[in-house]
Amino acid sequence: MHRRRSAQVAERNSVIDRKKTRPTLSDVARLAGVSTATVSRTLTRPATVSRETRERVNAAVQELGYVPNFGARALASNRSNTVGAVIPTMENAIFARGLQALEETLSANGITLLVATSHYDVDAEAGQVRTLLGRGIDGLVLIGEARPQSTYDLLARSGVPYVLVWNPNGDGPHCSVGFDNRAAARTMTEEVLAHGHRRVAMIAGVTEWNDRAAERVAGVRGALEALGLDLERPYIVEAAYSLEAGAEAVKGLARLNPRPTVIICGNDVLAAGAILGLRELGIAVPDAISVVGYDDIDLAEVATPALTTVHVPHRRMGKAAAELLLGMIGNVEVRRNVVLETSITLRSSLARVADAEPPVW
Amino acid sequence: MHRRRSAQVAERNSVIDRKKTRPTLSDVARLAGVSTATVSRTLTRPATVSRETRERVNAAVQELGYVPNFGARALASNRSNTVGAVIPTMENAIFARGLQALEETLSANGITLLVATSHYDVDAEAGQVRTLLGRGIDGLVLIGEARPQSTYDLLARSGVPYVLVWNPNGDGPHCSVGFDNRAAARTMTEEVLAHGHRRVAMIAGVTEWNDRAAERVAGVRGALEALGLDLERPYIVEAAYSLEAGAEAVKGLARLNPRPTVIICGNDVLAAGAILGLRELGIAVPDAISVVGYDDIDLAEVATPALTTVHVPHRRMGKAAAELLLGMIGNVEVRRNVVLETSITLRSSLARVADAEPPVW
DNA sequence: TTGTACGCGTTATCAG
DNA sequence: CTGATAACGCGTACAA
Repeated sequence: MHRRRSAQVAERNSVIDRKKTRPTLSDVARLAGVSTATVSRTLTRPATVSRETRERVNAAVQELGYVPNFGARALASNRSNTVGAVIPTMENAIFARGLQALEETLSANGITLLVATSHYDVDAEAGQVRTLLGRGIDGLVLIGEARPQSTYDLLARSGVPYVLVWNPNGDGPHCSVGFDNRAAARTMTEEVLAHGHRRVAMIAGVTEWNDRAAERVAGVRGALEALGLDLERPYIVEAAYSLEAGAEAVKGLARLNPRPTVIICGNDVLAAGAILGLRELGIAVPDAISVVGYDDIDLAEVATPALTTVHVPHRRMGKAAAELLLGMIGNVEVRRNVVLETSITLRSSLARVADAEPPVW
Repeated sequence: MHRRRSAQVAERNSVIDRKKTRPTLSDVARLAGVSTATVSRTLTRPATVSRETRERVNAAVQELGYVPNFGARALASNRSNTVGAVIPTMENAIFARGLQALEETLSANGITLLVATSHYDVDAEAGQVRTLLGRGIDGLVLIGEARPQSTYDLLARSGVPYVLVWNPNGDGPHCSVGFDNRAAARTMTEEVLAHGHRRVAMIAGVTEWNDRAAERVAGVRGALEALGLDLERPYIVEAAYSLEAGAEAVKGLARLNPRPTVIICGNDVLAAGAILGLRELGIAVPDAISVVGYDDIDLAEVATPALTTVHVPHRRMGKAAAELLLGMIGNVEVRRNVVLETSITLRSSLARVADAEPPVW
């Protein structure tokens, strides 16, 4: 930037030059006949300025279509009124509701949400975190706990407060809001077992660097083991969270002998995909095979049969995350870990097992 | 900011002080024993620096966990490597796929995407545009064309290039990439008519400030009028894009006399909701009433019966928007309007009308 | 190849 | 209540 100011002003007004330059504080100040300080005050703390001046300034702002330069503002005030969130994906609706609630609560408090995606890749996530930190975010929301220590180091050095959502951090060092993925999976499995099922298969999400997926598997295993049942390959497979992957995975499971009577899915997208796959195979759900999901997103209700699933309090989770973060940013003492309750939503995709095996005792 | 630099350094190293300050260029420079200019060069144009220096600098960057301050960088360079997008909502999947493609193409070119939502509210949209402009975005993506002139004025004054997606701008002054919402709706309706339907109802999206929704209605009307049929209240209703609203709306339509044999929906979410509503009423789809959607999102495939719908090239639209924008930012001459093709995806929610009326001729 | 010095647009202190 | 002015962190002409 070596242009002298005079040169720049000329350029700004030049008809030939295509690049427009946005009006600045001093443009507004000049037009309103006041100092830049006054304009700044008018914009940030209107009460500290006389009514008359305020009106002149606002008129000038209007006329020029002035928009404050965010970077400059953040630079000078050392606050960005921005928080970031890195979510795995926007492609399916898993995170949409929670994000929306997060955004609503934040913007009600005058702060903007920046959303970035990691595609379930921890390196990409670290990159996004870096970018967001560079943008001067005042706080950060991350999904789950599983990620390289280096990412946490980055955060620690930055001093930016963050909260992990979707999984409670228990004794861990981080601030979190979530629910017990494992316990809920266990409860769901117990429900399945209570329906008489004993040959259980699972389509899990990819568990590498995904603690929610891993916990859900652990929960299912826990409930099964309590009855002396196990869950090993090929009765458990991992699949990416997409309809296609679910449909693909279920085809393998349906071919097994003995064939499972129920398929527990790591989330609703997989479950909906499984139903599609079974339909292609001409296998009736839930008559021949039951299917259950996890998360209770829109898809669960629309699928036919509608999915029995774990109801997750998406909106409350997003809201709680926002509140936690707002507290930390404001240096208010806040609860370290918020644990929310889940419940089982029974719909028709789970049936009592038809050919109940003879009781074992 | 009146802290003297010395005071600040003390503060920065103080054990007592909780607020950490991120390392800056000069911290890196000091540690590496070079000037800030050299660090800056190392980061932006590594080739212009000797290998030895470069390595020292990079080591210092690593050690301090330095992340460039985005605002400062944008301020100094007058480029942000950022484009913004304002979409109506993230709650349903309508915009997800396109957004994902947009993001992928942009980030492949080293630029970050900022997403904001407007909740289908033009004032909120204007606010978000303002915010994004303030953030110094290099380009902007907006959905559709319908919005107050004031928003366009804002953009014009800012000189920031933008592209409208989801609707072609035809002769309009704006750059766009989309498809002909009206023509596709018309084609879909002709398909419906070809299936023998004559009593047609529609659940449209809210058309106020939503040209896509309005165009779709126009398309349906056009096809009907060609056969001397009309589409007036109470056979057409508007509903917000949610399952609940769709379910609610269809209940009114099912009560009409004569009852429609087909319900054309403004999008898949509404159509899926309609199916849910009809199910509650015990009305068989498609045997008693057919339902068709628009957009071809995941929901369309999962719904039962699966939705006959207008297939929209979401990903190609996102990619094309990114390319257009990249061109405009780079001052390359680009096509003003990109129009993509749609197609009809036939699935089982559309059936031939059962009680075909006697031909009129 | 490297260092010096200034400006980017804003906030905030301090003096009027 | 208002104005002058020093930071904020970085990029870049220009000099060395």
